[in-house]
Amino acid sequence: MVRLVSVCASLTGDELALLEQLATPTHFGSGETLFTQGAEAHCVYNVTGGVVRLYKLLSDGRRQVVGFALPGDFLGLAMRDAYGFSADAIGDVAVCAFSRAAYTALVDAKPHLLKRLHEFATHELTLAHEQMMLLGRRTAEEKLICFLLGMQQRWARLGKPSVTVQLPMTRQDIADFLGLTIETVSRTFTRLAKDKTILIVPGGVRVMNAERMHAIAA
Amino acid sequence: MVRLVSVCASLTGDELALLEQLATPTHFGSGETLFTQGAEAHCVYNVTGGVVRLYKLLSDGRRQVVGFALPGDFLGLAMRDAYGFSADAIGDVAVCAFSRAAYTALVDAKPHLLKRLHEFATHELTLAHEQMMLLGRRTAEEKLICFLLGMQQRWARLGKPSVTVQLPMTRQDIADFLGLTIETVSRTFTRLAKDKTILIVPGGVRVMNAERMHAIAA
DNA sequence: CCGCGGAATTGATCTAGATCAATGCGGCGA
DNA sequence: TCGCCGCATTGATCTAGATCAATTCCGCGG
Repeated sequence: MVRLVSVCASLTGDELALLEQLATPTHFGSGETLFTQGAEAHCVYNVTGGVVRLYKLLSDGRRQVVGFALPGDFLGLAMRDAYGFSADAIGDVAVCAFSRAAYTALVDAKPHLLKRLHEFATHELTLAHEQMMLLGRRTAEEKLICFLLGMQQRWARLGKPSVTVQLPMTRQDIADFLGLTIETVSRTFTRLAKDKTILIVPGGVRVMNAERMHAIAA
Repeated sequence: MVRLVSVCASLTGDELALLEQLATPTHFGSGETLFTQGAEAHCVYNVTGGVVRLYKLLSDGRRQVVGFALPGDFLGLAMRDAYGFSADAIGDVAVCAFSRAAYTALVDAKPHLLKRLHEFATHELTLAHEQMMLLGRRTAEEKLICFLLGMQQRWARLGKPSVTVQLPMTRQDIADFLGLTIETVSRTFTRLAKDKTILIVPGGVRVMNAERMHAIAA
């Protein structure tokens, strides 16, 4: 099994063994659905490879991407009856799935683990607050730049530091994450590229003027 | 001490007694600051009375209100070194303050309590996701209506159900919560009042056409 | 090598909501 | 009682970003 990043870092050897017993390694192909908003929450997932798109839909089809889960991220933490959002694979995705029963039993037995999960939830909440600031009070250009720097930072934390930010999601996904249209995302990217602030490369973007970008992200 | 709502509902008698020992009841007058974004996080707070405005600032003064804390809500859960947002009193506010040390000791000793806190954090995260949908993908009218119904529901959960929604915060606070300007909030309120969807009363709003409002909130 | 289909870019135009600019309207202290 | 002063409302105008509408660009299967 791929080593569980983040959540299990503080576990002892036997706890980790126990966890591995309960985990079911699973694979999803590009575009496949892990779970759907409103469906009964049977499983909790730990992403071990690939990127997952997390989103909510309005009845008329408007979509808000609430996040992108990277390796190490935990999905379905809410411990409620139904999932609060939908999740599907962007490219190939590997996860460890835990049944709800196994998950709750584990949490009851291991305060260690609960503490880690709580820290994780709390970090997610901080990210959500930053996203609220982004969505409510920033311009299109600022949104794009914050998004790029945020992705760069997240990949760096996972040990993949690079001036080239991988963007496996579509422009539409980015638009729905930032509360913009696909056209505005595209135009803003080209403008930043003309500026020499970024360079658009296949499957991502290369940061050319990090200083200016950090200044704008303020 | 005012009974701690929500967080302590699952505690046994002696645990509650222990908690009360550690809690410092504190009072804040209108506009007083509980804590500031970026300041070292000395305390965790449980609101026992009044309403607290939670917000983040950008260096140029743009403000995003990330939430309004009502009685029973917990502030400073993040357990990190610095507060992620600022908090100040809207009208008079009563809280129970816990020192960080007392809080972490308590959490380590009482898995019960940690579980409750985790559920609380997880609920906050769900609310934050809904707010992201609101900020990114909804119109001004929809934002206002969702806000009013949300506040009504929260007061109802606290045992204050009413067709009149109390709004102790200013129009500017509402605007900064919904990612709008004060003028748009004001205009949208007057339009809804002309519709007979709501009635504007001193210190709040009376829901006149709940059906239509729920339909719009979808 | 060609042609097809989904994604992305680019351009023209439109509009929801922002911005700029007066008033209005309580509540409160002298 | 009067006169502020800080919020709130209302009106006129402007604009960032949405919408509508073509292309263009690739990756892939035949």
